[in-house]
Amino acid sequence: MMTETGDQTLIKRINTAIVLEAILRGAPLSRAQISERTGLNKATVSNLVQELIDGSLVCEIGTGQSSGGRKPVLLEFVATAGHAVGVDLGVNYIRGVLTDLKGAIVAERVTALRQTEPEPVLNELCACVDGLISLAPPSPYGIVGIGVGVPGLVDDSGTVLLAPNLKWRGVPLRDRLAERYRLPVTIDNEANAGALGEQKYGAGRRISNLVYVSVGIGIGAGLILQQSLYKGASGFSGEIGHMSVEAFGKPCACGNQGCWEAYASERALLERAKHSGIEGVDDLDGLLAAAAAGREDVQALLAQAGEYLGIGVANIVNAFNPEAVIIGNRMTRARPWLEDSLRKTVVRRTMSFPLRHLQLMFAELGDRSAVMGAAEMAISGFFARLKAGAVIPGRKRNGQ
Amino acid sequence: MMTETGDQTLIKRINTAIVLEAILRGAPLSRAQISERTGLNKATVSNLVQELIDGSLVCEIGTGQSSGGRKPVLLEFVATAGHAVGVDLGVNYIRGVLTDLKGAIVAERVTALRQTEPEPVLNELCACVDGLISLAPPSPYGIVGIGVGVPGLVDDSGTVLLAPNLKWRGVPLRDRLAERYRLPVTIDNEANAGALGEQKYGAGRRISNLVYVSVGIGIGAGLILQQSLYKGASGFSGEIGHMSVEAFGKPCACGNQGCWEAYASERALLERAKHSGIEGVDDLDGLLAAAAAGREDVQALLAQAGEYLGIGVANIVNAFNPEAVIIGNRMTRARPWLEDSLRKTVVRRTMSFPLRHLQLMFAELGDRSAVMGAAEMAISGFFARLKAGAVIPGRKRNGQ
DNA sequence: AAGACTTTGTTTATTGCATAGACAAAGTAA
DNA sequence: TTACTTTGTCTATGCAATAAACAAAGTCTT
Repeated sequence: MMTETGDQTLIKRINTAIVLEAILRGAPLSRAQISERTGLNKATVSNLVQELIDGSLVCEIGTGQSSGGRKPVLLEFVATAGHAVGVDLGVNYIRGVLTDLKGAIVAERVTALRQTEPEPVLNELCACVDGLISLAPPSPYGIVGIGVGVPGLVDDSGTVLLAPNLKWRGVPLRDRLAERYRLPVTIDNEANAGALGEQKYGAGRRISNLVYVSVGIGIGAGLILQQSLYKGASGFSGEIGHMSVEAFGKPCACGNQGCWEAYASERALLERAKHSGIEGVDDLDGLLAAAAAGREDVQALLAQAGEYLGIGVANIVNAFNPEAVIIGNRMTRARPWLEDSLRKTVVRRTMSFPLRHLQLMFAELGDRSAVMGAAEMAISGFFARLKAGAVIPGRKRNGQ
Repeated sequence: MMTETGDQTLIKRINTAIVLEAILRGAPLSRAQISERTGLNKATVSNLVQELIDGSLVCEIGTGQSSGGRKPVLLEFVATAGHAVGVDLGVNYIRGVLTDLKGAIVAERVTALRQTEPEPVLNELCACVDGLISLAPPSPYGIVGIGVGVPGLVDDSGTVLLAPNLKWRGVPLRDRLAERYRLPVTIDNEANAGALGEQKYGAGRRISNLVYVSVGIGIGAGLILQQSLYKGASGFSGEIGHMSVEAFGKPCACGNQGCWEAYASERALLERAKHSGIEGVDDLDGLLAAAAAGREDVQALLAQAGEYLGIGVANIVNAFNPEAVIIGNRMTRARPWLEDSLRKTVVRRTMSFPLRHLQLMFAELGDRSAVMGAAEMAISGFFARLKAGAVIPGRKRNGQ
């Protein structure tokens, strides 16, 4: 079996993580406060803090107010001890960010994609990453990793098994990037990345069970259950766009019939607009402009999309009983015209008990949900490595 | 925050758990073998084993074959160091089991229920539990707990919030039983109990991500994700019977339309039989007898139920990507007539990647899935307490 | 301004646990 | 009988957390 056994180093790693966690969430904190909050002995905290300082992860930022005795020395996490690169690989764009270890954006790059074949896309992607890395200021840990969100199915070796809208099949993205950059690389589905981004930096902060529904050309979902991303047995969970909501409805390329995304996605919306003979609107932007201009037929169409969206959301709520459902990706732009019918449908179709504590929200990070989640994958990987191997003090590396 | 901090007792608890786990799954094992498998030092294993022996949880069962040196002393878990009570509270029956700590059934009791009001049901339930407890042989830890599965929604205080078929609302079942028996009591949904039962003792042994679909009068699901029961934000996950599979289908009492259970449950099946003018079959047993007798109209009806079942199962697979889906509860009796159409539908409607590793199975424990899961809740509670508080050596208590 | 508290953070002695390695016990093979 | 193996215990050591003492740096009262 060889599960990790308990020994002294394990204790130390656990307690170091506890101290670091306390600092991360408690902002400026003194050693005494950490001791009190965590229950660790003052001496223990002092020791561990010293090692974190030696490891450049924590620094003293001066003294605080006295409460009747010696002034406390305040500690702060060194957000710029390293940087992370996050990439959102879209169907017709690449968005990349360089962030510090707290997820603050240091630099951003957006490129339009004109072709979808793997090689040219990879070249663009690397150009984006190169540019971001070159902007990274020197830091003790340098670039700690690269995270990428892609519009398709990814297995746990970081290979893109299938990305229909890019027409990719079996592209070993992680290996390619890892080989080129010699850095830890994490690849995941765009919806999973979006879920992570919103959970860490957006509408879902501190929520332990949430479903992020990415409504774009298709529909996907990222599931955060019990604090962590649930990826299913083989990494393909969340293909919720292909849940039947009309048992014998429209046939879908996936083999199923009446798939949710055939009714509630951007593509479905556009098809319906075409079918209804609504003219002069061949993309989402056109449709939204028309709605904004007061065209009632378009508004009705959007409201209907809201209802279909609500049907699937209700299914999700009944099945998962999450604390929050967050609607993200392109269709959020239609929020003003679909939110009302969406909410009404969800309320009507969801069982009363799971509904009671449900928050139905829209992505707070807008079109940055996925890219922030991608960066977060790199950051959390760094912290996981810290926890696994303890702090390596006195590192000095360049941002390059 | 006050997360559990790392200290010496934590190490010891972790390692004790590792040793116990190794013995539990490795059957007869010597100290040397445990040391090798777990990576713990021989001396450490010796110490911990000695404490487990003092705590009556492990015993030496003689020597094994020599492999060229001193004979090993084989160790075994003492399954009868305590006993657990599991109860499956059905709509018209109560089934109870007394098991040892390995889940082996020591005694069983089944009672028919003629009424559903809380008080009489509670009396029957207690009579059942009393009877089982009186049959427990004396043991070091006595009765370690009581687990109960109920056909309804349960909150985390063990109150039955809503059990439509029993017409219960707000019955504080756990408190009532805990007060009477002064024992740890766990209450959960019947589907959750069934999922646990099958995962631990049935078709889903050792599978870390599985969905147990309880198809009875209604449909519920128990979700085991990443090794543990997922109960949602407020304990109401798995109400998957009320997932819409026909967006604008039959209205349901829950407020939704086209709920899965309105098409694929036992109740739906019987209604359809009635509607189709099929006579002389007013319950499931009658229907199955007719199918067995070769009535083709009834067989077609069952095949149709299999298809509807498959539609929902495909939705589950697309959303959760589990390693296994296990069909349980009453409708499993119709397996011979619905399995074929069920499997075909699932294969056709599920995306190819999640399908690849999917096992679609029927409950192996038959009508004991839930009761075994209930017992398992009590047993795992006992082990959790052991891990939390280490072994208390030299206990002597009576089964009473 | 002096003395009496208070709070912070470090130092010291102690304790508990795992570990490596030595060792005794109990076996096999030749 | 002798040499080698394997099992399980014993011993000395090291590491990490802890309580308690302590030094440092404050505040507050009179």
